Amino acid sequence: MDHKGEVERCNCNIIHEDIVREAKQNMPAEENLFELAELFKVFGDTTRVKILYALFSSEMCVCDIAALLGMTQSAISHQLRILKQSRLVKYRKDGKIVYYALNDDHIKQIFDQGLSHVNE
Amino acid sequence: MDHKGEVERCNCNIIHEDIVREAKQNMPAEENLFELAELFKVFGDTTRVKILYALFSSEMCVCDIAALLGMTQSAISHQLRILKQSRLVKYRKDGKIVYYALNDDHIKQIFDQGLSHVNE
DNA sequence: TTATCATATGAATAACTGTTCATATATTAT
DNA sequence: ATAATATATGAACAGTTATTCATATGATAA
Repeated sequence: MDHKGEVERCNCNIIHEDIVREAKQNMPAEENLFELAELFKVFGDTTRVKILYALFSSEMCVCDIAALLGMTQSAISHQLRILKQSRLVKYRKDGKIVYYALNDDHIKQIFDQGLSHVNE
Repeated sequence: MDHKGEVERCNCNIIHEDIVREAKQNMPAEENLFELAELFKVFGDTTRVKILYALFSSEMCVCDIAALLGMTQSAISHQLRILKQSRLVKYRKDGKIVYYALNDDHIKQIFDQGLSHVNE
């Protein structure tokens, strides 16, 4: 019987078992950690950050965003798909024009907190 | 003379010039946007998120973290280097043991905001 | 000194990601 | 109908990244 399963893939010994135990108790569920990292992965691209900042001002169509960022319509469209999948933006169609808008109230606060770290 | 430089790399026309102009005014400096994305890139990995959550509990040595996450000491050490470079963690040496701790007060709040989005 | 332990790090590899290009779809204009 | 416009999307490519492996460093123990 192996009662030290949690050490198997570590090539050194647990030095502070109590510390590790407590940290393990405070650790959120694996699924939450995964989704949190996925969210930040979405924020971890300059183009997507710019798109979201643009949408802080107002809803915008794909063409406007592409012009604003000086990028291809295709590139923007691909990124908007990712933002859509993450439920960070929503869209409405008006004829052939598609308007994108923010779909989450936390984004601005998260970005502000992030800038606080960057500018410290 | 080309007075429409900002449209060059976009294969469609600006539809709402006033909207684009306003969004451009509200857009933070390129450098800030880049660093913000870099920060979120660091948060965009499950291993690093777990390490930071572990450090919410208390300072921990590399070996403890590796055991807690069931990962190689080498993998953890590589990730700690990235966290160190981003000034998110600090460390102190005690003999051959190196203790890592959080070096930023914003992280917890950013993570909490992120979880708010994930769990909505 | 020699051995052992905790940590760091460079190289290699596999997996992932963002943009481009070509093209498709759908709506409006002629 | 046909053309033009706005957007979406699949494939390909280049660049990036996380882990592993082997090994190095630095500190303590024997």
